[in-house]
Amino acid sequence: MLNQSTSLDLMFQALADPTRRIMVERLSQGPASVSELAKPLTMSLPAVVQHLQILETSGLVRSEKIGRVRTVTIEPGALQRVEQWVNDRRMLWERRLDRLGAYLAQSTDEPGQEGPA
Amino acid sequence: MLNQSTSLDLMFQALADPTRRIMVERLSQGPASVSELAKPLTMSLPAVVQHLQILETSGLVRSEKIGRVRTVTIEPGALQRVEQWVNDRRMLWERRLDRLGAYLAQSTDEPGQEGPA
DNA sequence: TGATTGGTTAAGCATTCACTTAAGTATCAG
DNA sequence: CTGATACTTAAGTGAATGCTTAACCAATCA
Repeated sequence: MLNQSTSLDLMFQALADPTRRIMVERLSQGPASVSELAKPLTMSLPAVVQHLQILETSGLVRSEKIGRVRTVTIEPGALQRVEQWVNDRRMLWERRLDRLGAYLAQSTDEPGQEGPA
Repeated sequence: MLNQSTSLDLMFQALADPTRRIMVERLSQGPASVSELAKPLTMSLPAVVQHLQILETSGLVRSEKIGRVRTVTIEPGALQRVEQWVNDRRMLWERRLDRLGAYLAQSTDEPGQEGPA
């Protein structure tokens, strides 16, 4: 699929990398500077900044530079949209299972009915 | 980061692709065969099967071949783990905001206190 | 039996990704 | 002003990703 790149797309893509999830985990405990985020990681600073840019363009994170320090903050609304997408699919599936269960229970009582959608 | 590849990693990676999310959306409404999944997509069958393999090795999906038809089913537990990860981070952040709010409300009443963690 | 349907295997290719190093540019501290 | 700190920019590289086509296999059907 040739780059439809919805915002949801960018968010899932951002979260697909373990380094970036580590950053999100750190940021969920409060804002941090670029070098604070880099500290636990075993890669060069530019690499860290590249990851940060991906997180930022996905909307998962926001950042502001004051003096020479860039402070990064999580964007809870974005996380919520990801969560919502996953939840919606799971709920759909479970609703279907419920319907199916109801049908099976009912069809043993009253056989000869049509199956559910 | 040189391929730590946790299962969560594989799941996020699987969901990062729009084609695969379309498949998950379809599957959340009930099981489907490979060619049913392929129908709305504008790519070759092998490409579809490759996406399917990625979904399956991530654990998001299960499949079984009967006769010549492979039927694919969603794995709700896997979806739930993804959902949980996102939810945990968001909750952490919101708990932090609450603490901060409480501190600010209190510090205007009783100034001169220490800040929260 | 021979064609069709449904899927699989293999190989190749262009693009994107996750890094790297090297060389900057501001800001702040002494 | 001088040096250190905190990034930033640019360019390059090897590996992974998302496709493709071609050929194949194995159930089902006329």
